[in-house]
Amino acid sequence: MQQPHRAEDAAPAGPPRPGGARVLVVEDDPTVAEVVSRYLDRAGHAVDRVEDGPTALSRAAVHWPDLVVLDLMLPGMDGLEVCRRLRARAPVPVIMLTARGDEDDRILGLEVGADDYVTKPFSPRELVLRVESVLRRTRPRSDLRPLAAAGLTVDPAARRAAKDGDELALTLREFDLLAFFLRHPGRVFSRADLMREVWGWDFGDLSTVTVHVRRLRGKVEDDPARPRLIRTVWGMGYRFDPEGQAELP
Amino acid sequence: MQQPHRAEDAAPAGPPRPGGARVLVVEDDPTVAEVVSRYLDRAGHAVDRVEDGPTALSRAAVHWPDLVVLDLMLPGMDGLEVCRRLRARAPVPVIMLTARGDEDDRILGLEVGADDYVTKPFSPRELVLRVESVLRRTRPRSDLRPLAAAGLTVDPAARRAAKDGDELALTLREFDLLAFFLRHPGRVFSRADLMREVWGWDFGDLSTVTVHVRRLRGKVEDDPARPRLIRTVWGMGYRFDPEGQAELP
DNA sequence: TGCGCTCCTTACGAAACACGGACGTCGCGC
DNA sequence: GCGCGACGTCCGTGTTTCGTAAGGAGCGCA
Repeated sequence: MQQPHRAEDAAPAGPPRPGGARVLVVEDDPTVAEVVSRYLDRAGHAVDRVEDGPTALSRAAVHWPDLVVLDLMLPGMDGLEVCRRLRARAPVPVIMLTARGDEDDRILGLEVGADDYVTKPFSPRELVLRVESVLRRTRPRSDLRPLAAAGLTVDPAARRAAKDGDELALTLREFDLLAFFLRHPGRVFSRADLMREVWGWDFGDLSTVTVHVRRLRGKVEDDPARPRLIRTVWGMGYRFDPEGQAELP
Repeated sequence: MQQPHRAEDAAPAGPPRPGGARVLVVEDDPTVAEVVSRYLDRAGHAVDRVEDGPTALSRAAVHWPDLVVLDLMLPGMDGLEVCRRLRARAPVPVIMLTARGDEDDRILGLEVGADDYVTKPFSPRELVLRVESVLRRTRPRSDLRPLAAAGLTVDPAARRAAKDGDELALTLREFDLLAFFLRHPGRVFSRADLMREVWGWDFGDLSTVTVHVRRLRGKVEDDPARPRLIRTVWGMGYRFDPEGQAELP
């Protein structure tokens, strides 16, 4: 129940798009705040903007963020204090914005438990990358939701997977790949899509994907030579079919 | 059998290939413009090249681009102003070309709302990657919307097609062809039209289209010898008839 | 009816593609 | 140090798909 005294503070921030996160940006310089918000928004995240520490705390109370981008230098309560108080409530991921070469601040920020930091002046693009990197590491509960389809169960929190009740011994990549397929059933993904979504690479040898799909099939499919779950869509990529219909004659 | 190269010139570009976009390149240095255009063209995009701001605006008025590659330093109206004016009309994605280390320009560009920037000197390949990254972020994949007509259903996201509930085993080209017809029911398209829209080729052997239409008919029509869905319009081309009325006697 | 043009049909060679097997490297635990 | 598993890469092979050619059928017109 905070009082939005500034128009900019009242940035509504609806729900994030699928794959996106709710990000709270705490920054008193309106220019920087604007640029950062725009970039994060474009990257598919829902952005809350506030200008000082107290507002940040109250906003977080209303809408707990998946991640906080926090300027170290703030009027009144400084970034470190904000970070501490947020952390006192729950272990939210934090990325600090610090002045260049301000070694002490950097150390301090990391001591308080920032997950990453970016020095000013910074590239907004870099910030977005760091945000997504941190999100990948700290992956919020939506990605920890258990999944199940076609006799397969995947528990991302425990990193366990099973087929018809029997536990599967999957490697890291195989697990991520299977989890991704279960999250997006019935859709075709090109090898490049998978490399981007599962590996996090924008380019690379696409045969890597092929090989990992094969290894995954070897563990998941009844008959790996005739896959029914992870189908090949010729010339396009792969698709996870929960239905698993029989082959056409 | 390699694909014919698209015309790479400074003239107004034709329609982009299916996966490509219409890109407006605003750059006064002819060398840079040439290299950039060539690379984007090779990547399957339709490139419009102009040398200054006013021309960019008028060109955009004629053919609104999917994305703009904009040099920040232009004679007369500078890049920022061009960006502002374009944005005033519609939120087109913009990638800025800036001088290295020109921090102020970079920030300025981002304030105006550039989606990304590349610092000179740059690798043309990197630019292409950024263009496609921005397009991925900004382009709503409306072409993934499911389609249905005349007992046919086509789901581009899953790349599945069915006739009266029975799944059709279509090849890549057949699928794209059918999807195109379903997107444009009741209109006649010449073989050249289809070759351009579905294949993305500006020229080539038109009998290729004929053969693929025949193969598609073989899988889609009740009686391929007397097609009711994909009609031949003599001397014109083909037309998809959702009504599928019987032949006149 | 015959002619010219368009469209259909079939067949074939070649390219593109997916797959399986195997190899080298790296990191980790023993 | 040594062995092992995970991972990324490469190569040979079988299959699918594609584009083109060539002959036959159908349509429109004189």
